[in-house]
Amino acid sequence: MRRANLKDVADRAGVSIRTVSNVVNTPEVVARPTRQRVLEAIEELGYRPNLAARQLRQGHREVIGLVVPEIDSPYFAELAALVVRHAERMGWTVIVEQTDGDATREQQLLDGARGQGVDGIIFCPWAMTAEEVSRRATAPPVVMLGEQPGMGSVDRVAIDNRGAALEAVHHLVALGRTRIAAVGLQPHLSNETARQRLAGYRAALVDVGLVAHPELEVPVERLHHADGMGAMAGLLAKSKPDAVFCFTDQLALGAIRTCADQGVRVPEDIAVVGFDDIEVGRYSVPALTTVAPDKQRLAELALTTLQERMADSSLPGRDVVVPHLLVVRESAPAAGSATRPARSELPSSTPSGK
Amino acid sequence: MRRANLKDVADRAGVSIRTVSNVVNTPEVVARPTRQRVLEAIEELGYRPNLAARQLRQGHREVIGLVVPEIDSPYFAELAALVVRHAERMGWTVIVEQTDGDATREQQLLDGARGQGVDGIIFCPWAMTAEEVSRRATAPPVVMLGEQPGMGSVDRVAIDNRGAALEAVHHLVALGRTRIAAVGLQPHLSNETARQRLAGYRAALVDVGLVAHPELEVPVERLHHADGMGAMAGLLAKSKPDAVFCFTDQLALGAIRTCADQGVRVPEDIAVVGFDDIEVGRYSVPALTTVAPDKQRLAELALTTLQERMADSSLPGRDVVVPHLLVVRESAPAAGSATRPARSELPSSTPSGK
DNA sequence: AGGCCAGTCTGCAACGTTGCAATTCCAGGT
DNA sequence: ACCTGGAATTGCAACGTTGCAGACTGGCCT
Repeated sequence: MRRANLKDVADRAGVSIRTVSNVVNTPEVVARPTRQRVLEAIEELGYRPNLAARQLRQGHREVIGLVVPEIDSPYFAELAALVVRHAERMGWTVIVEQTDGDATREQQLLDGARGQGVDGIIFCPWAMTAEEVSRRATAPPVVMLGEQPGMGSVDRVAIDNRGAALEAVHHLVALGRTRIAAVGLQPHLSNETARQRLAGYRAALVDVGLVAHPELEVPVERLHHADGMGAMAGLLAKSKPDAVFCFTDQLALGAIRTCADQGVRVPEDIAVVGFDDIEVGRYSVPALTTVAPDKQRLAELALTTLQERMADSSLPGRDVVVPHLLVVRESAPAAGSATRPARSELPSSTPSGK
Repeated sequence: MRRANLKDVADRAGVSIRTVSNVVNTPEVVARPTRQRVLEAIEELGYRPNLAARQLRQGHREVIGLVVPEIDSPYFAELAALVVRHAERMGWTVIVEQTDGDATREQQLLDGARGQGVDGIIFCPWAMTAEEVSRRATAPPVVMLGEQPGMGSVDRVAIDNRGAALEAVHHLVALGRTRIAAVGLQPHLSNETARQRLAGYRAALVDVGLVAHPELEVPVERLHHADGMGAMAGLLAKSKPDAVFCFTDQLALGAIRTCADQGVRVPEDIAVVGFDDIEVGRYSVPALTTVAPDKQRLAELALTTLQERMADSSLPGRDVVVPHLLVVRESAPAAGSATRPARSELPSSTPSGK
């Protein structure tokens, strides 16, 4: 049983192929009785337009690619869910591709070695910079998601990573912490996002007159729990921080796990702030204080920006900034809240006394 | 600058269109020098075959659909990552669709209202039963992932949910627990998976001569952290269990969170076992004891089964069973162990991991 | 010399759709 | 009766590819 095509429907309804096509695409130009007859025939035969033929004729597919490092990281999974949901509303289908944060794979996928045929790409880079992306050969339009403003003529949608990191660190300072570590730099990647967060961290320290200790800036290989565990183990052994700012929630949860193993209390001994506001962080013990990007908006704006770019490729590259929020939970509670910071035991500060 | 097509390459290489096509598809029938010349032309022009045209001609796309309830649930995210990775090796591209566990949407997506044009579908059902799927009109071949054996002529790939649940409960019994609750039935859905796990739970109780208390079987609306929190709150208030078997890790983490809020110790006061072995459960505090399906194998077998089905649609429906493993961690430690197992045993969990 | 075969290469047609331009039809104005 | 104009419908061509059948070589066998 072959799938019905326009010809089959046309024969059944006693009209020409072209009229059926019109009913499907521009119903208003077809007289009501004819249209009715054709619609019935479509219904009876279960006709569905052949997307391949349509694409061949019109040159586009209504399919976009979502290129992420790894779809199983909660942050990207949550983002993907929103992108897929919203894309559907816009009549688009989403193909998911994983780069593992590998520069070569990122390059390949962008050049359409595989997802080829997609009308546009939403790209979450780890290795490539905006310049590299904008320099690349002609290919479907790209919107970079999570990348920071800068030069290059690509569209970018992201939160203010530097500002958000600054806020996070200020929050830790407000808790009376002075030895604040940063976990998550990735010197082996040109991960611009991590760089921005580090910049925010450093700027915050300068703001409040704290000295940056190199041993408190901990690089990691990847951004997973295990890396967070390792980083925290190193910090506990050598640098004795009283707070840790992790560049992702997964790092933060790993760090907290190490604290639990070693009997270090969070937040009393060490306060921890994460980044991304992944779902599990809301339910972990202790619940994670974190920077929450407005993911809904992130997905939505990435898609509409892509749509505008697809409509007019001559547009200048735009930088769209999406709001974020520091969500204060247990791992770094509000200053003056019930949980006393470790510092309170030192003679110099006695919050319990006030 | 138009995209190069076969004609362009043919002109450049001084051969016919057909020969170029042969170089691309069946290089062995083209004489070496000609082939060389054509390959150069392809390189110079950056030619890539037009997939739409190819699909139109050959009738298939090398695209499969992955239909899941929600891609942002860690379990499905991890599964998706593996499916995408493995599909790529098989030359397939993956389209992700979300059903939210809604029966109507599941039906629609299977009938190809949208993902239309996919060559096959890997389907993780929540609402539809295998019979309903096998009854549905002609459409691309489907493999059900996670669904239990039974009647219907669909291919199914899953672990032995009933057996796994049985093991989990036996483990709790071995810890000396007698008031063991089950959290995760979904009476409003025909969620066969939940039904199987419940069956395993009940069977285990019978095995050891414990009585099933209806108030210990807690239904939930969805399978998220919040539902786990609510379920545990209800249990603590009314039923005083000494162990809880949750049908997903997310439920378990929510349950543990509620315990933490109410000062109930896990596992001392209440032992908790989850299901799915999601990444975060390995690093949570306490680390989660859970049933670990071999996700790697699950993804792999789903794809090869689909491939075989696509090759021969007359095959009888197959039931593929994938191994699982009860991973014992802190939330329900080994019987007779110290309250908490040695930390070094924790992250080792992926059954396939070596 | 004629015939044949294997190795290469080519032309035609078709997949199902839609842009474009042409055609038909009919009502209404002259 | 004839013309005009708009609405409704239609036919042709093309998108880029591949299946199929055929055509052209040159060498080798009888």
